[in-house]
Amino acid sequence: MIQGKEDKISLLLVDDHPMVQGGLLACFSYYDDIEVLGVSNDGETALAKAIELKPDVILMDVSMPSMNGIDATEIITEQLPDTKVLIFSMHDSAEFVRSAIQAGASGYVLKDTSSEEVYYAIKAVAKGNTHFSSSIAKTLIENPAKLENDKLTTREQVILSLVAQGLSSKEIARELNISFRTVDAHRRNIKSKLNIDCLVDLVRYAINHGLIEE
Amino acid sequence: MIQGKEDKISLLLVDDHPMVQGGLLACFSYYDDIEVLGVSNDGETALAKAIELKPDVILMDVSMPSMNGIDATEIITEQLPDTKVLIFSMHDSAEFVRSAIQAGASGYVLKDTSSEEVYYAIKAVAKGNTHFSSSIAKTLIENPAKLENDKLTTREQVILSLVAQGLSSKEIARELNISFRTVDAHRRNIKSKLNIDCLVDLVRYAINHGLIEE
DNA sequence: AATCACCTAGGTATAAATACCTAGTTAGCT
DNA sequence: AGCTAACTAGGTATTTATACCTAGGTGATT
Repeated sequence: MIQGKEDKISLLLVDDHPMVQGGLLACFSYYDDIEVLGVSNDGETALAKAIELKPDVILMDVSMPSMNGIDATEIITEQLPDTKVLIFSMHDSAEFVRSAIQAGASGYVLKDTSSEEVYYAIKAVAKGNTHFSSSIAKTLIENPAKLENDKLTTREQVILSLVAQGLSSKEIARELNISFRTVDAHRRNIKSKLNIDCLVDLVRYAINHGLIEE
Repeated sequence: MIQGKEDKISLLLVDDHPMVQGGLLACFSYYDDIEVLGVSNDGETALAKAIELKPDVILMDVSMPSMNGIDATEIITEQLPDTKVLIFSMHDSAEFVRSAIQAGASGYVLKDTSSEEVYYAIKAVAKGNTHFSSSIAKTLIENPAKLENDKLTTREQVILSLVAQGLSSKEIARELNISFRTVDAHRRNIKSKLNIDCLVDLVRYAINHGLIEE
């Protein structure tokens, strides 16, 4: 199937850095089969613009004020099933990418990607395919997904978040109105699930997975 | 003093993201008093190009492969005293900015800065002035510099790094062939200097200050 | 020679984390 | 009704971290 000029791909750009916006705009001005409908600086306005403009593809940054790209992706793909989201991020951890896929993203390209590959990725997701940077694909293969049983429950995430904020088990117990024994049990389960055996690695896990503000 | 077109500001761009490069190039193509001499993708090549091209100003990203922007800035400002370095980063912590200033940077603008302000900042540092994003200036004021006595010694940085990698005091003692009492004493001194009173905050400090790989 | 910062090391005591147990309650699902 | 996951809570023992104390050795500086 050859795509003619008459069926351009409509695109919404979401990134909070003016220079990245500028680079993307400059890039896509070279391709006559891509039409940039708009640009957003954060997740909130991206959401509004997506619903208003109904673009074929959204190129979505992740780290942004107001609402991050993953959360925005989740809402957008739910409300606009025909709009494909391509994540454009500097984060390259396997679980980060998996949470993006979980949120409904059709692809994931890193910020150090060339303009040609970004263009190619947009074409791919517009056609209903997926596209991942080669290093991302490699990371996904090298870091197999966790078993369902090893995912943290909501309560465990709360506990881990508080732990990583520097609260002791007693303080957490007071905060949540439960026994410090319970907090202790949660900590044990969390470490067991994540295969982590010291507090320090727990903190690093929490930071790397966005459970707390750095 | 009015600057005519005949004394253009020569510029070297250093950033590892093609889209940022593109945005900067597109931006500066609008200003006829700025001439971009070249673009580098990392600190190492930036160093070589700086020496080769001797630009008036270098717009320098920080997070890059091969050599980070702060280290590159330190070497460049030492070897090329007439070349001004303007840091262009997404990191906005006071100590990060201070280490950039310490390395010889003439200014610091954040990645969410508009193209107009980046242009203005380049003009400022080219004239020998400094320029800092307003939020950076605010951060610097709100977070006064640490006293000389509160800076970590080399040994303390080593200890902190090992602590933040998850080693216990005993393990660190074994690693460094010293008594765990000594490690303990260092830990106490570190926490005292940094005004930190729990392990978790120590780990967060280490991560936020680049003492360990995330 | 004296001072000072730094690294070193030990004693003693308490608080916190961790390991290894058990077990009740509740909500949801089959 | 029975099963399961998740949250809850306790006992006991050990290890680790932390607080507060002292103090010797060394190298640089004055």
